[in-house]
Amino acid sequence: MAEQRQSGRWGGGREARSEERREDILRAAMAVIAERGYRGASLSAVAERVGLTQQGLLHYFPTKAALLVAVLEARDEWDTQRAAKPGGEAWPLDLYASLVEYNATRQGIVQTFSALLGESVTEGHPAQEFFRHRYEVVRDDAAAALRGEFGERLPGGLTPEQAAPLLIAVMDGMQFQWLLDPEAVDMPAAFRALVSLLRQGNQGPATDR
Amino acid sequence: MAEQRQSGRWGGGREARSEERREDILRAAMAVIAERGYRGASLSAVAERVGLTQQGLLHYFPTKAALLVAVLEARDEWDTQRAAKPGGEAWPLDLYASLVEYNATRQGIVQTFSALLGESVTEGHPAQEFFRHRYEVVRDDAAAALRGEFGERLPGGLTPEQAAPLLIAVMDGMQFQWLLDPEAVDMPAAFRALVSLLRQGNQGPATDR
DNA sequence: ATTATCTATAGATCTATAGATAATGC
DNA sequence: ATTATCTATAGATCTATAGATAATGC
Repeated sequence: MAEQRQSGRWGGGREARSEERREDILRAAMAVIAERGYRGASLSAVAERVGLTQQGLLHYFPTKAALLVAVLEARDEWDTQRAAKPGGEAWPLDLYASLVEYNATRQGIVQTFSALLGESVTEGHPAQEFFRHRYEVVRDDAAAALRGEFGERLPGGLTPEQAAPLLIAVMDGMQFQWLLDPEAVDMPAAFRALVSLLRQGNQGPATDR
Repeated sequence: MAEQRQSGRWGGGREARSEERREDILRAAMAVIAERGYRGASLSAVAERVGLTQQGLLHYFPTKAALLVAVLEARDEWDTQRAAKPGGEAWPLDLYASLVEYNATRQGIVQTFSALLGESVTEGHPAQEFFRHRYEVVRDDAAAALRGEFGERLPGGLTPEQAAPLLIAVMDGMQFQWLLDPEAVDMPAAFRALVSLLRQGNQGPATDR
């Protein structure tokens, strides 16, 4: 019985292959959620996409909710990776604009998380706590970014804490408009318009005041 | 056989009662959709809420999709009623602020339509065309409102058409933040902050130019 | 006759559990 | 031994159709 270790070639052997499988499944899950939402996503549909039976998939994620949690955790890591600059300082405002531009090239991912966000407001949805916490963090980050650029008051007189939820709301709200009608909506341009609105009357970085 | 017309007392008789039933069903459907989204809403759950069997409900709306369409049409009427001022002119910007204030007292309805909006970005969702069209209309209305207040340029230099999608995005985006964490988010205040941002440097109504 | 409801039920799914079988790696 | 998969299947649902029965209003 062929004792050749054809898997020895690449590092981890069993665990590494398993890890790869897991990631394939997560990618497939995101795609299916983008198409049908979480409630509409069947385990079979995800399994089929990676060439497994539904029961085979449950070997990797024991329940449907566990699969969703893993999807959300993956996003968390991805977010953290992007959002935490080496030094740990806040993002400058312009980086938000480039994030929006980046998102405009990844319709699938935006769709996955917009669908989940929508579902998450329904009762007892397993992603609810994730989004609640995420918004808390993301509003804080945005406030820090605005404070970095403008100090304690924006040109229009708002505090960073007042403007931060608006910044996030525009990002999310524009995603829905864009997903529903990509031809009619220029998402990056709309976000740049918001930035110019926030900066109006003062282009430079904030002084200390 | 009691020939008494106990229903003769109020106008329409059979049709009127039927119409009432329909409206009860629509209200129940909105409540169930708020709780579980459209895909998660079962006809039985809606029927139970109005004291009918699932099959009894199908007498009024022949399919689940037909029920959703009726819910959306009801919203359309409601919107139209509110949005169209007697003369047919555009809303002033302040009326948007009061709409947001009103929405903040109607968590259930906001939740119904936020859940539907989220689902609508998934493939082949029966509410997709409704929302696509609605945003088109609503952006146009907002642009008209901004033009009415500011003329061809807002204080920050944006055109009404550039600012309109932002206004709508803030309304929708804030709804999600608010639904997920009503304690942490003051939705009407956030919207007023946007209004002040749009008006910064010019308080009065636009002159002609 | 028409309208409002109900019971019965077909036909699809869906998630999750049980338990078998094969392959892998110590 | 552990890991990866599979087949079989229980137990819930869900939507929609068929067809019966009762009540209503001309």
